[in-house]
Amino acid sequence: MTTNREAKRAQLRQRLIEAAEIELREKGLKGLKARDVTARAGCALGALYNVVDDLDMLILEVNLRTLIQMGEALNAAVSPKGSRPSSGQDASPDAVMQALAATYTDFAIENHNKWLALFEHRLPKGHEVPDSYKQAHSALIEVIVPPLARLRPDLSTDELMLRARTTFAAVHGVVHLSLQAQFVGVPIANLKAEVKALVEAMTRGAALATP
Amino acid sequence: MTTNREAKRAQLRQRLIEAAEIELREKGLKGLKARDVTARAGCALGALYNVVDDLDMLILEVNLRTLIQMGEALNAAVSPKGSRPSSGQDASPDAVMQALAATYTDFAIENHNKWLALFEHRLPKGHEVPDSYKQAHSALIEVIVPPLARLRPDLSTDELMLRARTTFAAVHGVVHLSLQAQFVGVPIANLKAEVKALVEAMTRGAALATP
DNA sequence: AGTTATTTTTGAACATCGTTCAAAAAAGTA
DNA sequence: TACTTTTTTGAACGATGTTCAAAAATAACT
Repeated sequence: MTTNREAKRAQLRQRLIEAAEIELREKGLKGLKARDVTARAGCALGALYNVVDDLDMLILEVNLRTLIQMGEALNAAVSPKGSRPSSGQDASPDAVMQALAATYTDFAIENHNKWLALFEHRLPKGHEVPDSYKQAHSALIEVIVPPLARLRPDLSTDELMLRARTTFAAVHGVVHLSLQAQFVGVPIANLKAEVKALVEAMTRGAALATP
Repeated sequence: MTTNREAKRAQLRQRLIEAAEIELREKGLKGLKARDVTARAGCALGALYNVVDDLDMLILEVNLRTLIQMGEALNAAVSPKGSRPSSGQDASPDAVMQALAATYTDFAIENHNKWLALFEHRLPKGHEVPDSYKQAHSALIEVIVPPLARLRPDLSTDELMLRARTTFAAVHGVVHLSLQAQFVGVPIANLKAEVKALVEAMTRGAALATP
């Protein structure tokens, strides 16, 4: 049966990705070793290279998962299933932005190592970032566009996309430097309050640009 | 002569730091190899470990240099030697913040690899970040306090320091994601304009908090 | 100046990585 | 069952950070 072959192959692939995800979560990007991953997945060292080009590509696969999980968290914050009218897309732009920023902050705190790997991992030159990766990241950015559009009805779609990236990156920077304890960022105890203040200032400043 | 000994030792130390700085600038953090550094410094491989605990500590030394250089650039932007009244500390808070942010952006662009290493490098656990490091970074933050204090006279010194870190980190995040091309950040062509818009929004929003 | 003691420098050797690939094991085919 | 093809394996390789006994250099002493 030829389908059994590729099924087992896909199964091993999934096992390796999951093993890598656990190793990453527990030991961080620098602690992720090929031998540990294959041992956890219950296969030989070389098997990794039958399923994936590179260890870097396996990491990329894990990162893609993380991106998707983060996207789900952000979307859930904005399109709540139950009743949470304070953060739905029809709430005030500031409330939506606050909900998004708070969710991003929580995600980063709760998935520290996996979240860090998104930004620590660099592809060896020659390799290109796959489209699925860029796409998953764009999805994150797009949830910021609606509230931003209400604050800045004067901006074009392209300008809004650009500004959304900037807004995302600003919040990201505060969280990033804070969680990277070696650098003097915002103390974690103050992180959520400072992110809130930042978003408040940004939305107020944005609203002022178009009275 | 016993002073000759430690003088030569210090000389070798400087040579190694400078070699590491060049290697870092040319090849990035991941391309920095102990053998290349010692070859460039003209000493044996093992000599590195007579002068420094670790390769990580050598990198930390280079990073400290980079932090100091960045501090000098930021201070020069705010306390211009010649005549540039538009950005001195007595200029409008927004103008000062804009000058600082633009300087930071330029520094990051012009010293890409060295600047990236500041945030990519992680100490192996057990090692603590030296005080000189934290001090150099605090110095960067402190130049933001004066303009911020004029925007927010209601905040205490501690609150201002905290908000300064947040402001710095927000600008940093936009630059960081933008220069990290693998992620969909702001395109470099738009970077300076977006940083400007961000600072504008933040200062306007901050000013609004205390009319 | 010559001899010995101390300190410094050296680079071969080691441990740990990611990666490869010939051989073994497994699966498919007749 | 015997043969072919595919897959899996793990020993081996090259690269890298780190160590340390030996060599070289320097200091101290007579």
